[in-house]
Amino acid sequence: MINYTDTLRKHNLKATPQRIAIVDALFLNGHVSTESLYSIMLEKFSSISLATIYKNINLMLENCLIYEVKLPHAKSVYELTKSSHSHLLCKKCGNIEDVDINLETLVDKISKITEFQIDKTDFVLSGNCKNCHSF
Amino acid sequence: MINYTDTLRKHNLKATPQRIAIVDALFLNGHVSTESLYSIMLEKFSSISLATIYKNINLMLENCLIYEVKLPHAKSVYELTKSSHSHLLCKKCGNIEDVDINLETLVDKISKITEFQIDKTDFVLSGNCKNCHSF
DNA sequence: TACATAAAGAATAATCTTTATCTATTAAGT
DNA sequence: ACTTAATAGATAAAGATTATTCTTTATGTA
Ligand SMILES: [Mn+2]
Ligand SMILES: [Mn+2]
Ligand SMILES: [Zn+2]
Ligand SMILES: [Zn+2]
Repeated sequence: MINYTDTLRKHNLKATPQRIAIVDALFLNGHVSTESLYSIMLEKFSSISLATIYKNINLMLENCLIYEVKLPHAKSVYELTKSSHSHLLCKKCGNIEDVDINLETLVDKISKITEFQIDKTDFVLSGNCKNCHSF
Repeated sequence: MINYTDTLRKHNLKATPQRIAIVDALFLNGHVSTESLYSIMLEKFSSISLATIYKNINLMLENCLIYEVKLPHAKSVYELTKSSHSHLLCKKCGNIEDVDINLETLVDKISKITEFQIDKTDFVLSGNCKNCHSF
């Protein structure tokens, strides 16, 4: 297991075993919901409190260590902060994939038309993944 | 006030006064949260139950009369279903605007690259609106 | 390495938020 | 007008999130 002590400290968070495990769970699982994270954490810390999960998710969000992805017709999932990217959601199996699309020129165009100063995008494309539509 | 009886019936919903008022509130206000809709409704129906709001929002969602817009760092808002469009969110004043961008070619490209069959997009662009960055 | 201290974890209560239940009322078809 | 299934309102229940309290611990300093 990678040592996430530095990562946590860089984001002004004390490196507790629980937090290190949370970061590791996100690293290994990609996009994780609160309940799902709680289950994962219970395996390592049989007496961890759900409040600890919520508290840390919020702290990590505030300190930009993790990012919340809001999905249509589903609960939010959380991931380690990476460079801005979009998401593919399979409506059948629930699979979530990252996709890197360069939205710069598109955003510039919208910015000019609307006179909005845009600095962030949340883009979720829903449908059926390869496995779910290939039969 | 427009008569929304037909609109409701077309979506398999009985045209009750409360529902007509909900549709009207969405038509007049654009993007509305649950609590906000509740306040608006209380003015016309001083004894309306919050459960009625939730029940109807869910029914209208199921019957595709309204659409849920999930926003980063904010509660969901609901709007009358229109043709697919994207949203601009001002981080400063909370203003939400519709924007029609043709995402077809972009979606086609992503579909080919990822082998996902995409039939829906949720695109929210955040930043500062004209009023909030022009000074 | 030991100490001091602010921060964090666990347990649990409290506070939202949303849904379920029950009864009286009503929309809508006949 | 009559019938009936659906809905509204009141309220309880369930679910999700946050606050509180007390104990433990990470981390900087001597
Ligand atoms: Mn992602
Ligand atoms: Mn809209
Ligand atoms: Zn799938
Ligand atoms: Zn603004």
